[in-house]
Amino acid sequence: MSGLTARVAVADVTYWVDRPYTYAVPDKLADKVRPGVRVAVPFGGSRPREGVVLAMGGQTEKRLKNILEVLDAEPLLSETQLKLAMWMRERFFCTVMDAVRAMLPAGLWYDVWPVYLLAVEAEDAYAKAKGAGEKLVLDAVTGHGGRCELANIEAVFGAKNPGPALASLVKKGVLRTEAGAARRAGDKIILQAELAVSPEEALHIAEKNSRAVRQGAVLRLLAELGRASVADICYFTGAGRDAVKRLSEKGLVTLSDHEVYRRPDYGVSAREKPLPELNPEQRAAFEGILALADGKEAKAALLFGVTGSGKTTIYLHLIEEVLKRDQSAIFLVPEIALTPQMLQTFSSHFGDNIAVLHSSLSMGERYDEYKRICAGAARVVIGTRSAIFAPVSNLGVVILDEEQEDTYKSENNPRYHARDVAKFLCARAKALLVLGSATPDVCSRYWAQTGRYHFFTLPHRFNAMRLPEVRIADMKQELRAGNGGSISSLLRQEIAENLDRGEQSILFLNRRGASKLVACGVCGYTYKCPNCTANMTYHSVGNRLMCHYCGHTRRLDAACPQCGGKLTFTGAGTQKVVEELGELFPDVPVLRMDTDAVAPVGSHRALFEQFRAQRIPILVGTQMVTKGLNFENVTLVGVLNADQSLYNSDYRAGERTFSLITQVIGRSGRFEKPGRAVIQTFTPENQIILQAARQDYDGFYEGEIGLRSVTGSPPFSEMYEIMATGADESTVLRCCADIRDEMMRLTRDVPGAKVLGPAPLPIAKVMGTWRYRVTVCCPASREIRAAVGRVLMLANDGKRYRGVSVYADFDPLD
DNA sequence: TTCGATCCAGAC
DNA sequence: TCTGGATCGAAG
Repeated sequence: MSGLTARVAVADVTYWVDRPYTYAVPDKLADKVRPGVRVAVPFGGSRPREGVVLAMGGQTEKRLKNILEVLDAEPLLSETQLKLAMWMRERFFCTVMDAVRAMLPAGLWYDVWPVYLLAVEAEDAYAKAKGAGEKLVLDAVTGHGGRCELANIEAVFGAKNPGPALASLVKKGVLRTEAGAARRAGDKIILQAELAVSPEEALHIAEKNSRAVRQGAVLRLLAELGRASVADICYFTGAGRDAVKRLSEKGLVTLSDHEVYRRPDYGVSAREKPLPELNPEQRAAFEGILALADGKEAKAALLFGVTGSGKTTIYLHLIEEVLKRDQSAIFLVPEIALTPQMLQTFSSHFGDNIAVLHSSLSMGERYDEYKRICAGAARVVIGTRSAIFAPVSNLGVVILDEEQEDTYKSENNPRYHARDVAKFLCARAKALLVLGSATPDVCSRYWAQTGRYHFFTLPHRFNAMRLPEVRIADMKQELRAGNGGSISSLLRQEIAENLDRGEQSILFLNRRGASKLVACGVCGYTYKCPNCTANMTYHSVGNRLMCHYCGHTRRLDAACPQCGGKLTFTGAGTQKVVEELGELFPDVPVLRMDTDAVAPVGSHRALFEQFRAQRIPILVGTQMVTKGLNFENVTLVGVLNADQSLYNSDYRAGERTFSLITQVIGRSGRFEKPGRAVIQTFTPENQIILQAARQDYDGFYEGEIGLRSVTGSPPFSEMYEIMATGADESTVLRCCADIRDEMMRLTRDVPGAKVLGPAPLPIAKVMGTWRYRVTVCCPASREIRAAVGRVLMLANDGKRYRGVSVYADFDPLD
């Protein structure tokens, strides 16, 4: 043993087992093991696991296990990325490998499995084998030529577990193990042919050798092109691959493997257009922000600009500057599918210098975009949340557009927020962070006010477009006047006006799933999902009820199963609104857009395109109609139930409502024609709704920050949520109660710390799993974070809390 | 999380 | 005595 050791973070471990483990580096791997490479290591049982080398270690007295295999020829993760992974572990309570996986495209993930090799002659092996199981293993291994993967052995065993037999054979020295590993996506390699002689000579040979027609054609093509891929040559000349191969044998062409990148089609030509001019207001903001990028210190800017004020133009100029300095830029958007225009703009300015990363790329495309970034072929990365992990070199700027959007926060395992990661990366690279928004996150605005961020404003709409004229419809009055529908008389009148003028209207339903509830009109019975504590919703397709949480479905009864009474349908989903519109405006086409309608991937864009091209008069939709749409013919926006999201218990409810209403109103009148908007509400006196109607962010912020300061919620504190889930409700509750007590004990001396709970999640049981949480609200401090980590460890007491799993979320969304 | 070791009950 | 299943604890 060389004495060389490596500190390795191992995959598939729980948070409380995750720590650097020291392994011995065998001599033959000594030159390949470096920080940042992935390795296969033995861990626990017989199955090898993927891991990543965090650091090299020195000599040690202890007996260590060997690293089995090195999976990457070159370090895959930079120093910064390793640091980031460890930081994410502390901050987001995930394992180092969870963080690493989040950073890498799935195509680079490895699957690791055990391979068994015969260590002795087959005869000896059989002599030493005892029992049917071990014989069976040897049959499988010898049947595969002395080297056999676990999967093949398992296949022979069927339902039985070959584990004990394998372990015994390994112990007896009959078998030895290795790690097999494969990446999810391979490199795409094409074979390229190039002339090995001069074009003149090639043409001459083609003439002379008139019998080999195909080869002649290949030579002529290559004389013209110099080189081409073999596939293209075959396509254009009709020659077979063997003709090219023959030429190569004759020494007339040389063949070489060439790596190509699978590029997603952005649907744009990559012609580089000049940047749009900055108007004086934009120029002032641009120059101010640019001045922060001095490369000496990481700085952050909040760019506050109403919809249509031209934030994008500033982004373009900033990125241009960064490129001039030979640096890279990361530009994040909340949702790629909703911003095709943005993508086009960037693509037409920066051409091939951009790489796009988002979830609907194929694994191969995503991987190849990743490689283009690694190779420095693309210096501008555009993408959604995970694009923050793009392996750019020499980072100059990170821009988050619409920084208040929830999509920047990951909802599962590494529960990171792209903004937090961006801050970490900018700090390390001394790069500039730009947060742009028309309705900034209240916390961001606060940091701008208190000087942590620099603040820039674009108060005017581009080309002096006027903000839409907004009116409020009081639904209480409508109800009193006998209108129980979802469309007020005011809105109906406005829609009618738009229909007359041939202009389009968008109706927004402030609700996530737009669904129908079934209840008995007599006894009030409602259908509950047997696996979840959720009501089932009605789907007219097949006349069935469905649980939106676990997918459980059942047929709808003809009458109430409890009392036989008549069943009634309630709930104003998009579907119901469409029906109502059909009654109010017969024969007027209506387009519906909600999660059901856009289920097929990419149908988003198709629906929008249909709306634009066919000038469909009315579009009804949920959340997804609020963003990114720019239709010149849309002059009316209706918010059907503005109050909906206000009744959320979450401290962000007001902020979210304001942002949503402001955004949807901004969809109206974005071009020459003036826009109008109608907000329907049961609480027309509500401040947030009034402020949104006036597009009065400052007023909203003043009120909200005052409220937060009184309640001590963020930005005046940090929040953690510790969640316990399990099949047995009382155990989950007991675990949560203990977590609360322990957190209370740990935060006893922290002024302003609050520990709340245990409280059930809004849907307490999903798919048979109960979910309770404890919320911790306290001044920002490292100690509290560590305390949460410690409580997580404590809650993993398998004996006390059987079948309960626990995780923590920093800065939870709801 | 994942696996092997260990213990126990029931079958042969 | 063998075997399957449940349970527990450790992981370099």
